[in-house]
Amino acid sequence: MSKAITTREADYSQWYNDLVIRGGLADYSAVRGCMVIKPYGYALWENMRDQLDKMFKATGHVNAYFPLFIPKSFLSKEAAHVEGFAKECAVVTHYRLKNDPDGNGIVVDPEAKLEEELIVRPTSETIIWNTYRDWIQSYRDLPLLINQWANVVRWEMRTRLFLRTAEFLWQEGHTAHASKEEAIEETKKMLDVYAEFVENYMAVPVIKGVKTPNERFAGAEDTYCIEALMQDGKALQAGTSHFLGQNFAKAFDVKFLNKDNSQEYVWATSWGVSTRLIGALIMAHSDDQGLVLPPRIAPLQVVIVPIYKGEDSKPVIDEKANAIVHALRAKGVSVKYDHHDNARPGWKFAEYELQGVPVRIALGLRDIEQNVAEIARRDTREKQTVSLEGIDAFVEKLLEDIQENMYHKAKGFRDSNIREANSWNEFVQLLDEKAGFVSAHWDGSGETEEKIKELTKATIRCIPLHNPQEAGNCILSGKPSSQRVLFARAY
RNA sequence: CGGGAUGUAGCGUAGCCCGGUUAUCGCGCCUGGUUUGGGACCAGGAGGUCGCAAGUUCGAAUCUUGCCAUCCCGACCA
Repeated sequence: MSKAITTREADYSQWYNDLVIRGGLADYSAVRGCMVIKPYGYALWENMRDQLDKMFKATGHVNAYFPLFIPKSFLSKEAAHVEGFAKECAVVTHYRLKNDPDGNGIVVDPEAKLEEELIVRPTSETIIWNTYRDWIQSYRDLPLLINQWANVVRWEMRTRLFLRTAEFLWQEGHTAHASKEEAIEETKKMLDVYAEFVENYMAVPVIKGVKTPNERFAGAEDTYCIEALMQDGKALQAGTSHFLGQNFAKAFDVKFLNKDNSQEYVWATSWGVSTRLIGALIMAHSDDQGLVLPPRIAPLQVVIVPIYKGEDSKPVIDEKANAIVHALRAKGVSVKYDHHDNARPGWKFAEYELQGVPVRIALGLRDIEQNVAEIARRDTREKQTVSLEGIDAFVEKLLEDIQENMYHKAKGFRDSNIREANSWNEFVQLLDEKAGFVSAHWDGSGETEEKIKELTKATIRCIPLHNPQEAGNCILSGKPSSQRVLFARAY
């Protein structure tokens, strides 16, 4: 393993790839566009998943599981939906293999063609709404608040580790409601859950907003999103929550009997976040030394590295270190004592920095004589000497500080990279020279939006919620506009 | 899916143009020893379908064709 990772300045994309691979989060696989999530990366995902799952349960949702395969006819029932996904679906056409009669290994058995082809789910609205039809009879069956943790497949032409792979892990919530108002409330509630999770646990600040019709989820009436800013100034959609209106209820004939004994179509929402969040996490916080992980979701929060001086020092240091391990575990801190003799301290320091472990404690005889330890925090790379008395409380507090500091640092960066543009020239200049979000007036038309995208590669990331109303003129067309929207180049 | 680049041990590489002993070097790995406060040192050792498959040839890492994968740039998307 070579020592240095690519710096952000030298090659941002390569830096990102280096962190994912060398940080031990994931590997490329033998399958085009698909990645292997390694134990360290999966532990990170498990922490994210577990926390989100708690938050979903706390808001009244339950988990269920629907099939990986979707009959082709289902997908075509909602016109906008099929159009949105048709170009990236994997299709199962046969159900059996056989030995090649020419002796060249194994071939698809042409006799085993499926009557109706199956689509590997790119998302599950269709199979779920087809099922909900049977589950919903009356308003008493509503709301139906279901989430599923699953893998989905979208046949992407160009893939990037975590950010865009052909198969990825996610959760998709699918809810059914008796009224439009309640469904919209659910859509916004789950957006808030996502924002709370991403900000408080991942320490990544987000902007809540609504997508323009062009950027809307295929089949939705409204798509709400949280948008985050990466260190290279590109935006990344971190989560989406959709108000689906009655589109899927109508496509799958899902009706309920209301209190007045009349049939109504059900109102729907769906919402999801994926392993893409891991990409956001990496690009929001990490530095040229490696990953920087927020304590609240880091697979390992604290590592203790002993500094041995001769065989005699081992039992002394081990004893003190183990005492710290026990004290920290008692406080619910995840900690590892790396006493392995196959690497020297300097090597371990670099390795744990690469892996983004928030806190490192170095402990040697010299420290023990003075009843102290050296504590290094990953986010600022600062070191300090701390008394062994009450070191557990100190670390507990430090982890909170790191979490806070990471959020504020990311927020400071994000806030200083939202700029207003009041002319086309200024708009183009800001995008090219500063990147980040550009807040500008837009005339509200899809044509203008498309044109701006063509000219600058920037898209409207969102119309922020609670957006201040302000009269102005569209940056491109000059037509009147009532509010600014956020533009950025995006992942 | 279009353009460009790459693929030799776990990682990084030399060799390829101009075919010819046992495929080079460094890191890592194993054994033993000395070490340990920012990626240690000495000695010995193991590890290879040269991305895969055909072809040309007496002979292919090297030449030809096809395929696979990865990276970068476009079009598409979470």
